Amino acid sequence: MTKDVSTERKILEAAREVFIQQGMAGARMQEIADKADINKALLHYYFRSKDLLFERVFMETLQSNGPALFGILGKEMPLKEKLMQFVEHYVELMKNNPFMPLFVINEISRNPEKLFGKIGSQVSQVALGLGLQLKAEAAKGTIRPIEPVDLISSIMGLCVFPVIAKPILRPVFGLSEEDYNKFLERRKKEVPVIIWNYLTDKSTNE
Amino acid sequence: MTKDVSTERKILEAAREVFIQQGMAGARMQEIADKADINKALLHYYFRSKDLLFERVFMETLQSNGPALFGILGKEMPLKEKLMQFVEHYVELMKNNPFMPLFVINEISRNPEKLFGKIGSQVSQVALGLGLQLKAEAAKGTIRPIEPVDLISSIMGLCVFPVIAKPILRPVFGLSEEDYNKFLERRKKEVPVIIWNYLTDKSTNE
DNA sequence: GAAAGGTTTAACCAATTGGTTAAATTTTTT
DNA sequence: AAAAAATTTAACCAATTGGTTAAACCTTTC
Repeated sequence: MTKDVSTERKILEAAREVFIQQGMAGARMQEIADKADINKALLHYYFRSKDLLFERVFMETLQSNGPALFGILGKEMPLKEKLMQFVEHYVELMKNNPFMPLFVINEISRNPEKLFGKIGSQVSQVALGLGLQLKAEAAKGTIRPIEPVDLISSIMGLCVFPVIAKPILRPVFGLSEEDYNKFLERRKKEVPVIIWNYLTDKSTNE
Repeated sequence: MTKDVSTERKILEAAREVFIQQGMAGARMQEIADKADINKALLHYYFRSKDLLFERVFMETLQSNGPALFGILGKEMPLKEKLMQFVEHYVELMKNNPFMPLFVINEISRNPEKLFGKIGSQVSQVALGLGLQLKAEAAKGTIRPIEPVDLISSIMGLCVFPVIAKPILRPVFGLSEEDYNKFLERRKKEVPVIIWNYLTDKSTNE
């Protein structure tokens, strides 16, 4: 009989937890082994080095979430619809993996080259497509002209900040855990409103 | 004659650079000593331990920027004016210290308790004042009703994300360093527009 | 039941790193 | 010039940590 859960999987899950909470520098191989309920020797038997293990975990993290999320932006769909779906998915994703955004940003900052070869090109493709749609809509006059970077940065900033700054926001604004969750839920509705208002604003059009 | 620059200051500047770029875990005392142009023994002679040195640098970082920045929100001033001044200062601050926001977020995440006693209460005070102003304006009907957390998170998210995600945004959107700087400058005008549109939007008022 | 592969145990190694120490040297103060 | 304080040198220590090794022990496969 094969093991209920493959040891490799067990290791990867454990490593993911530890890496995400401690970062590459702070993570300890021993802690990963403990959390996976095996010993260090076996850990190295499966993944020769910390670097290899990290590489694997990091790429899995990106690949298991990136395509689905940015896929939304690539679909044939009205802008407003895209916007709402993207935000809904994005906020929900981060609610379930609160340490992920900081982890991803940190590790990409630490080693920017690694990114592009793997998933960067796909995302660039999506960005290109989105750019065309934005131009077309602007030409029709349904939205103001805007660069893709500006739009994406705004959306992601509005979604990401409440999650990565949770340890600051909660004490400063005196939010209970429940208050904070309500706040996050609110974002799902509010972010699209903010963005859509901005996109369709006439007052600052040229 | 006293030294041109006090050794303590030299150490703190060096430490600040190293800590901000490598984080507490990644920083090396030797590197700090080298950058300060002294030796490790003297480094420990001035600051007994890495923890003490870090504590000092971290608090200086917060205290030298926080009050001025959040002070703007506490002033007696029309909302729109506050908004514009805050964004202008905030983006400029981050342009000159690009590693700061990630550093602050990371270290507060690592040790949330430390924050509140030192600067948290001041910021809370400001938040309270801002809350009153928002309520008053909403009562007058000049803006939609909104919670302080929602507003602050939105503003900061819009300003911070372009900076912390620079290593992602640049390759993905194929921005040159110059393109990126233009993008950042653009934020100073655009963020207030985004927020003000949102605050004065009638379509989703209740 | 033998062979192969997965897993544990436990000791060990080398490198890194925070921190110490003591003596010598230089600079500043008095 | 003497005393005090700042700084260097260089060796050293102890703890942590990534990684290895070899033998034994299970478990699966054939």
